[in-house]
Amino acid sequence: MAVTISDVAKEAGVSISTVSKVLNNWTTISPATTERVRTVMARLNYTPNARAVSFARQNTRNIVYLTALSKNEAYRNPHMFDIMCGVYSQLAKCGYTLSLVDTSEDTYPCESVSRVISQKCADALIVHGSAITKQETADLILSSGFPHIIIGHPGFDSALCWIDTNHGLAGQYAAMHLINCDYTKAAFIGGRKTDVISNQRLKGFIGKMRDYGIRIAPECIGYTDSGTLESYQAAEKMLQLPPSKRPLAIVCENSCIAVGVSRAIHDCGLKVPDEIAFLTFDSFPYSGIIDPPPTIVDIDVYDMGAQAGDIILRKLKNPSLLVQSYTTLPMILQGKTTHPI
Amino acid sequence: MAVTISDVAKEAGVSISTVSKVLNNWTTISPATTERVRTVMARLNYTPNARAVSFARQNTRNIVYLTALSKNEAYRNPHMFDIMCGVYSQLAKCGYTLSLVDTSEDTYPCESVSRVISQKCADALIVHGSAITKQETADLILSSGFPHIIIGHPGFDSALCWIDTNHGLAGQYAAMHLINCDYTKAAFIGGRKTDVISNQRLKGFIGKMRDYGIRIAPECIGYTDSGTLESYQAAEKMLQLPPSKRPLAIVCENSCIAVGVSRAIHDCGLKVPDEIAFLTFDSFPYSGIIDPPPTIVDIDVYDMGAQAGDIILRKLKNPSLLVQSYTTLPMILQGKTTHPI
DNA sequence: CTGAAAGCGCTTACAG
DNA sequence: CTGAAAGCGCTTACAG
Repeated sequence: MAVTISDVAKEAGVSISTVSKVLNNWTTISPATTERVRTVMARLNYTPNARAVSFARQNTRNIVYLTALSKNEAYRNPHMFDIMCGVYSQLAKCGYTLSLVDTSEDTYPCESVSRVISQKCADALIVHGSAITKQETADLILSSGFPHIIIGHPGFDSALCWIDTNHGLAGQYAAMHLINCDYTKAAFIGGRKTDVISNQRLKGFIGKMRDYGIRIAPECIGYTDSGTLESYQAAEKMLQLPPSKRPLAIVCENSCIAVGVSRAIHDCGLKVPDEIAFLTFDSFPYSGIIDPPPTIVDIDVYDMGAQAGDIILRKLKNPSLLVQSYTTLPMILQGKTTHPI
Repeated sequence: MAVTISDVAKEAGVSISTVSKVLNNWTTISPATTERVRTVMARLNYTPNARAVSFARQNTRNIVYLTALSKNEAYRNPHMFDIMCGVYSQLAKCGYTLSLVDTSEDTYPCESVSRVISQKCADALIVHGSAITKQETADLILSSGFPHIIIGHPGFDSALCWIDTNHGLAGQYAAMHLINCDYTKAAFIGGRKTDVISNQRLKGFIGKMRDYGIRIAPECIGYTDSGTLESYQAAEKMLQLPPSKRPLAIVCENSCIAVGVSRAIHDCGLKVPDEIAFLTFDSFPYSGIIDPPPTIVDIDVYDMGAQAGDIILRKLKNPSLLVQSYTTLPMILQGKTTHPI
């Protein structure tokens, strides 16, 4: 059988209380005893039984990450997994474990959440935004008083704890970059008119440009299905505008759009970045095959995950902590499709 | 405080043993008692404390998934996460939980493995292939007798339990597809000469073609860095061969290569699939932007994960079970770059 | 500075 | 069919 705390106690000639205190670094144990117990633990190759510890302590040092884990999710939404890795990194540093719970197969919205809370198999809950859309779920979490953080603004007001990325700010970064490079005639090709993220980026972009006295003409704002073809056509149309109206820089709302835009530019025979510049949000998934390598407004979602991990650990110490904020700063990855500043 | 088994026992007027037996579906409890206890449990909203259960049972019903969880891993290797989702799906069905352990920050190879084993915070270990490269780690797992499965052939002989995908077989599938469509002059553009997967696919492809009496000429086998440019050039070179030697179908070892090949075909003005056909392995990451949508030899790694989950559950019941096999069948996703059969 | 003892909430032989 | 009791391996007031 495995070595237990009693074996160590017997070998070291002390009580199990003392071994336990050494284990937990109590300062009341004499250096000599500590030393002796440590030696025995090392010799017997003793590791505390995590099951017993968590039971005795009434906590698990485990955090549950609630999200959709269906087939192909990893290809559709790798960001979610990058966030998860960020969460993991912080938890592991503090000796916490991370376990996964899938929400995609729930028959009713609170199912997974209530199970995790009532089973006490975790001390806290990290919920990926896609998994919490209902007020009902929010109420459940709130009324249980269970430590939690939602990654992604819940979409409705509540006293839930959440963090999110600021897409409007990313739009402003895109604008600032163009302004710093002196591109005063600019265009924006976005996703569908109904796409929330696309609209936030567009709004941030237009707003910041206006702050600098630059107006984006209606014909320089395009909406697409984010497919290569529609993006190509949107860009082509803009590039064929009369010289006075033709944009000198195109902001692509995502890398799929950038693929189409880059082809249109290529087919129009324009030189990048001298005759036309462009940049894109998000390096994933397609920025790697765009030639020349584009300038990118990127968001470090791993870091957002790490922050979520930090916050949950702080909440465990101080349950009344309320965090509701946009945390992660966008960053510009300078490519060859805009002039360096 | 939370409702415990004693509360239920008191309310139902039975002993905690009886409640426990109802909980665990013992057949020795009378229907009447069972019914009464169940009613009380429902009324009090009782859920067993998972910590206490796992401690009393001496098992956790938790499985650890050991892998690299570093930043950007989700973009570089989404397959690993898809496998993980497959694993999860099977474990969850049987009431097991899945927790994550990162190996990317280990200072010595067995560190994470030995920690998991000695802490007893899991009943079994699923190790992603990338995380186990050393004989040393294999020895540790084997000598501990800890239930495990490695996803991906360990690369050395051992008594470890593992499953893997069969890339050679996928190569054969590609060959069969071309043979069925009557493409008797075919080419293969692969990754680097040192790339293991690329070579296995190539070998399977050539072997099966030979079985049907078709030899692939040396000038119809290309190696690249999997970049768009080199792939473009490799394809261009083949397409410029004299008509007697020019391939009628090109097999691309991955979707990055397919992007370059598809552009080369486009620039040569050849009609797909009438004048030239092509197919690619792996839908991820770039097959979505290739026009027309390519025929793909795809591998369902989610299913491989699900099988790993099944196997580990079987091993928990029968620890002597040894599984070493290639499990997942490739499948052909018919696109518009080859004639349908 | 150290130890005896209660307790965490279940499971499981064993007795009846 | 049901229950009393030991046990799982720790932690933590409390007493000394």
